[in-house]
Formats: sequence, C-alpha cells, structure tokens
Amino acid sequence: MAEGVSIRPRNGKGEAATAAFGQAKPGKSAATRQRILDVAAATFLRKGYAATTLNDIAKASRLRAASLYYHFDSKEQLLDVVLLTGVERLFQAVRQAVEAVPPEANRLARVEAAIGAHLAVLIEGGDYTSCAMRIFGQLPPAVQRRQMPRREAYGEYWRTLLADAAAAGELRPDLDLSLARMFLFGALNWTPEWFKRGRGATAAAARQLSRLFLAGLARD
Amino acid sequence: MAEGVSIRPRNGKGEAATAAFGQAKPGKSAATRQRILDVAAATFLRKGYAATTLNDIAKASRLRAASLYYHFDSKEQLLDVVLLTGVERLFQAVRQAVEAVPPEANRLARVEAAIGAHLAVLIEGGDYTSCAMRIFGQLPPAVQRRQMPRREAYGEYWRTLLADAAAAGELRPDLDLSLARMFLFGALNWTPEWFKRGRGATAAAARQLSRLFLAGLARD
DNA sequence: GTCTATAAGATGATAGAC
DNA sequence: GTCTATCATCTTATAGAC
Repeated sequence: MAEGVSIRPRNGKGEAATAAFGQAKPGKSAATRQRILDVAAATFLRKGYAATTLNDIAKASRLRAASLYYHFDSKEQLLDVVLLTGVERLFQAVRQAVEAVPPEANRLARVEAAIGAHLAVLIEGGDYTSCAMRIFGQLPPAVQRRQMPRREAYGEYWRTLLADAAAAGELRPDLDLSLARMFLFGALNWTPEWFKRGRGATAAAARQLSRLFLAGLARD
Repeated sequence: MAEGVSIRPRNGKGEAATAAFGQAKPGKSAATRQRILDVAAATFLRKGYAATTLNDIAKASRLRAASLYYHFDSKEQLLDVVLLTGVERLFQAVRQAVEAVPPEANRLARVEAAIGAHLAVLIEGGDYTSCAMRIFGQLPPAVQRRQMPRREAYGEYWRTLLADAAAAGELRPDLDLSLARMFLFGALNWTPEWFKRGRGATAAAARQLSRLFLAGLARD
C-alpha cells in the first residue's frame, strides 16, 4: 500500500461519507469524479498526456479547470488513476477469462483465452486500458516508475501462461518465449491505432490473431 | 509535389548555394540542420511531440531556441521533416531488401525479407522511423493528414507483398490478409517500446518474428 | 462542489543586434 | 548563423466567494 498509486479521491470521502451530508445529492462527487476520469482517459488516449490541457478535460466534463482540483490533486495524479485503472481492468478480465477455461483443456486454450480477453478489453473495454497501453512509453519517468509494479505483475502472469504451455510440451521447442510474448503484446497493443469497431469484428480479429500466433507457436 | 510535405530548409539554400558564399564554412548550415533533426527525432521519440519544447531541442543541439527558426519555420515543420524522413527510410530499406531476394525464391521469402528490414530499420536505423511510427497516432490531425500519402503507399506495398504470396498459393486460405498485416505491423512497430539492443539481438528477433508469423501464415 | 480571479512560470514565435 | 530581448498566449495551480 505504501508503494504504487492510490486512487482515493482528494476530498477523502467515499460514497457513504458524502451521502452523510444532507446537502449534496448522494454520489454527486463520485459521479463527477467518474465523468472526469472517463473524459481524461479518452483525451489522453487521443492526444497524449502533454498535449491534453486541464481545460480540455474540464470543458468536456462541463466544468471549469479549477474545479478539477476539488477531485484531484494534480494533472499527474489524474493520469495515475487512469493508468492504474486501465491495467487493473485488463489484468482482471484476462485472469477471469483464463480461469473460465475448463481445467481439462490444454494449456494453449488458456493462452487463446488470454489473447481474446486482452484484445476485447482494448477494443471494447473503454478508454482506460487502451490509453494506459498507448501513451505509457512517453510519460514522465516518475509516472512510469509508480506504475511498474502492476505492469510487471501482468507481464509475469503471461510469462507463466506461456511457460506452462511449454512445460506441457505444447509449444515448439525452438522458441524464445520472452520475444514471442513481446511480439504478441505488440500485435495486441497496437490495435487501438488502427482497429475500427463493428458488429462481430472484435471476436473475428481475436480468432485471427489467435490462429496467427498459435499455429506458429504450437507443435504440429 | 503540391500535396504532402516538403523538406526544403527554410533558408532556401542547398549545400552548393551555401558554399558559394565564402563566409560560412561549406555545409555549416546543412550540418547544423542535420544535428537539429537528429536531436528532434530522438526527443520526439522519447517524450512525444507536445512534451518536447524547442528549448529541449535547442539545448541538445548546442543552440538557443530562437536559432532554430533560421533552419525551420516552426516546431510543426520540424516534425513534418522528421516524420517524412522516417517513413522514407523505412520504405526504401524494405523495398531494397525485397528486391534483393532472388527471383526464383518463393513469395514468402520476400515477406520474410520485408519483416527483417522493417525491424532492422526500427531498431538500428536511427530515431526517425521509430519516432515516426510511435508518436503518429497522437499528433495533430493536420500533421497526420500531410503524412498520409506516403504512409498509405507503404501500406499498399505490403498489401501487394502478401497478396502475391496468397496468389501463389503460399498462404493458408482462411486468412484475412488485412488483419494479418496490421497485427504484423503492431508486432513490429511496438518493438521500440521494449527491445534492448545487443550484438546479434536484432537479427535473432527478426528470425523469431518471421518464424512466428510465417509458420502461422504458411500452408503446412 | 463549482465558480471567478489571478498568480507564476513556461512556451512558440518575432525583431533586430552582432 | 547565432545571439539577446521581448511578446502574446497558454498552462498548472491556488485563493477565496458563492
């Protein structure tokens, strides 16, 4: 809890505390905060962090820039929350999809489930994850450092996923799993750059990528 | 020539014209201009366009910010040149690698050559191409629009490369070539995000990616 | 909770000396 | 070719009214 990033609102009140006051509508603060975060994720994704001004975010949130400081300490803290939320959503969705695979299925089925979930979150899971993946590399080092623990945990999860498949003899033996994983991340994380949503398009893309990746990865 | 981006220096002098004056050392302007561009590409790549100030670029070029305006009209024009240079270098290297493949080789060998060249330029070809690929999606729409013609030409070149292989019956018939190409671009263009250079590392990575991609793409 | 007003500093760009 | 000086504008952030 000491390291990493907290996502507590600046006003220090949760839903309950806010509701305890009779003055504000219950959840008004939380709802506004949420709206700000949604807008921030969308704008950071589209223009990048530095090019996004607090005025951009405020306007799209139907507020003045100064009002953002009631909900967040700084622009950078707003970014922290967006990034962390993006990674958490991704991690949770992927883990859930993997755990939904029947235990009797082979290890590659778990990898395939992870690919599908990662892609689905990126494309249909809102802007947090796509933002977190897309802009990360150009952010101030201090921000990157705070995010590293969760990101490394996610990478480690995938490393295990692939190592398990290798240990089960389901992978070609001549592969560098570390390279393969990073190339796969690239294919996945690049999708927000070009993919156009459409009915069924996401599932079809996931199937394609799984086939592309697995048929090259799996032993014949 | 009317559309797209010119890369002529602001002072309107080429090497010869500058040398015609006895005062300045021959090529001083061109050399400084080159230094500025190198620094700009490196800095845009690391921090993004918006987060990079003219002061950043000037300082690393051993100049004052105002001096940049002798060589370029604006920050945005500097960006234009970096981007266009990056794409041209990439296109040229890939085309050259493909044309070096013996005509009697199959079509997939050409694809493999293209993968190797694209990756090599990204990792070892300086900062222009990696910058151009990495930051493009977050740039102002006007800048993106100016770059589109060359980028689409490059995409079209790849489309043909894959379509030829398909026409030659070297690809599995159940593939969406458009999706496959974009996933491949992702795997390639994401590499600057994580790849650490090392002796032989680039060639090894290219072999891995080719195998990963082709063994999944090629008919058994 | 959100506003107006404003501080304090940085930024892209221009003018003109050298 | 590069510099110093300067400008107009924008940016993050704070103070305090409502």
